[in-house]
Amino acid sequence: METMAGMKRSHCCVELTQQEVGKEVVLCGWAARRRDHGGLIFVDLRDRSGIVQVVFSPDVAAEAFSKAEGVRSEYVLAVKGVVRQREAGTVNENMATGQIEVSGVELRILNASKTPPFYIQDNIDVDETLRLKYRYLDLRRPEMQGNFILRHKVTKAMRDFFDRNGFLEIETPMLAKSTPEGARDYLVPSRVNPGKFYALPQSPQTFKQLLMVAGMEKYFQIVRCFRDEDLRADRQPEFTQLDIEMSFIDREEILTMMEEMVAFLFKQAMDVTIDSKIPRMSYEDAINRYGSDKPDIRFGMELIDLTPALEGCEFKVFQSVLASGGQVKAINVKGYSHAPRRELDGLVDYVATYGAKGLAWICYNEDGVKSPITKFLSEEIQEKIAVAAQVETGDLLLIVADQPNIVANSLGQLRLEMGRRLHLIDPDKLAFLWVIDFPMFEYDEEDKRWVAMHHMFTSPRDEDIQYLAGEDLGQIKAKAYDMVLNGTELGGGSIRIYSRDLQQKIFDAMGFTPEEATSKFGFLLDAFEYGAPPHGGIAFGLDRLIMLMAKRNSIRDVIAFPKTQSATDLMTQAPSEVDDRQLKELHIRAAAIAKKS
RNA sequence: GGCCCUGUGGUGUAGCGGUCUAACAUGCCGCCCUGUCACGGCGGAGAUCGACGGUUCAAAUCCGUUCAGGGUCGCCA
Repeated sequence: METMAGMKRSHCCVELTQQEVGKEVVLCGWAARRRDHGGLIFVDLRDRSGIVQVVFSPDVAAEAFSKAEGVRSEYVLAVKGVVRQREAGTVNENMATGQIEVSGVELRILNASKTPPFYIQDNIDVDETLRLKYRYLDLRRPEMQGNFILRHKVTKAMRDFFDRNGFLEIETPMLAKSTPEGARDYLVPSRVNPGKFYALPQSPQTFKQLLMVAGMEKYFQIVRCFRDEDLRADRQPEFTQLDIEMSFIDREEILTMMEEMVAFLFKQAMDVTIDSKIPRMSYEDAINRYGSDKPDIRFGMELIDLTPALEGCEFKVFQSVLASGGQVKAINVKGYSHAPRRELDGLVDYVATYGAKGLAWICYNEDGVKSPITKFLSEEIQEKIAVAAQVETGDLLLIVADQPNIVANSLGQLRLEMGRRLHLIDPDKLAFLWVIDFPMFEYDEEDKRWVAMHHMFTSPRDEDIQYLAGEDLGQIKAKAYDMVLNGTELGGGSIRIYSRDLQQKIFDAMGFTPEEATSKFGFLLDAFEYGAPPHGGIAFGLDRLIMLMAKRNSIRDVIAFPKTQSATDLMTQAPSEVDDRQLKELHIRAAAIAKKS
């Protein structure tokens, strides 16, 4: 092993162009590949910028050449050499630096490497377990480095944008107070306060509102948040939010500013121009037309309500569903009437995962209608259905009859699935959407009570406040909004409550006793009594945004050190057991955390 | 908590009751090679088939349990 003494890196690999031909340069990096021709050795030297070819020849530098014979994959090298134009016929058009190469004069092997467990190159097909265990090698791959370069550019652009618009970046505590609603908290025991616990923040929600009371007026933060819930491809236990809050604004101002911000980010980070005017859709419309509060509007196939067409229908399944407050809705899969029977059966299983008890289909073939249910439907009803669904020959109608939330969810998911199967979704399209006018509350069947759909600091619409004292809280709409991109929720926010009185009414409506409200949020209620300004804000899921921008399927690809589905880190082996002494200091009895029996 | 998928030399796969003393590609090691760029040629080493248990005359192959990873529903915004 050698040092770099007397050598100073002069360029990154990909900085070298024909401009540098003839110059002596010093490059540092890793040996991506070595091609040994016996009397001539090529080394592809890789650094963060990319790859350049270095040639070692005994005629040029005998010592460097013999050292190069010992170079293996992922050895760390420093190379002094001369940039030269490649001769005709040896140019590599597939490389950014393919016009030139570096003739190695001096080679230093700064460090050796074991043979890596997988190739350090793009498009590898390696078990993710291995990638996570050797994350530092996985991150060496150019496409992963590209993801983090993009991520840096995006957060840099965010900071620039908010700085220009008069926002302050302010940090809020990681050791915070446990919150009663929402996701499970990660708890941190307090050593100096026996028996008491901090919670890692699920979001800085209350703190940013307090910053508004504090007169900061415009705040943002790129902040880590924690939720102890089950993981998904787009959910990690710790994730990053772009958190924003502003005073003296209304909904219009926030939506407009966020539209500008998103356009700025895409322009700055990717040089992509997007329409800075984002269409809006009410929650009600989104559910009715797409069966989702985050519709992917890159394609049609909207949900069709068959209820009016079914008036007088004697088919028992539909009858009983409609009689019990249910719905019968359908999607028209254009030109897919010849779907194989096996696939149709598979779709029944598909909607079943979303709670639908069944799926009916009608195939409008050239030689007539094929369906397991038409024999229960009169000619007249069949005709009405066809008209309602604007059916043409060759279409396939998929019908779900169930309670409204199940119809929306299952048919909405089925729509997406059919969109994917029939390649109706343009992967290059960026379809932004604001979903607005969310309900303030939704009914929790399990706990038999109303819970805040967004969160309990969201302001109801002024005209709906009167319903707070009533029975049906479901009719109250909130000043809440979500930004959706290609069917993924990017962010959500609301205009907040800033009066103690109104906040108390919300707590009451949710069944919080005054004591509970005071013990959990007394600090916020108190603050509202000292001149809280009207305010509102929004928070974006940064990881999801970067994932979509980088066209990845998992946020793990844009988080440097992510966790597995069971919330473990395969590299560091976190979480791990700790010494009894540590537990004792934290006033936790070792016996109390005996492994699950 | 439920459902589904995956687990074979370093890596990616094939094999799916006996012919497996486990095949192929790539990587690795050695020798040869002065223009390759997924360099090439020749030779070699390397897995008992995630783990445990069972069925069977016989198991990588069937069954059960378990572990690990992934997807997903619930959960979570």
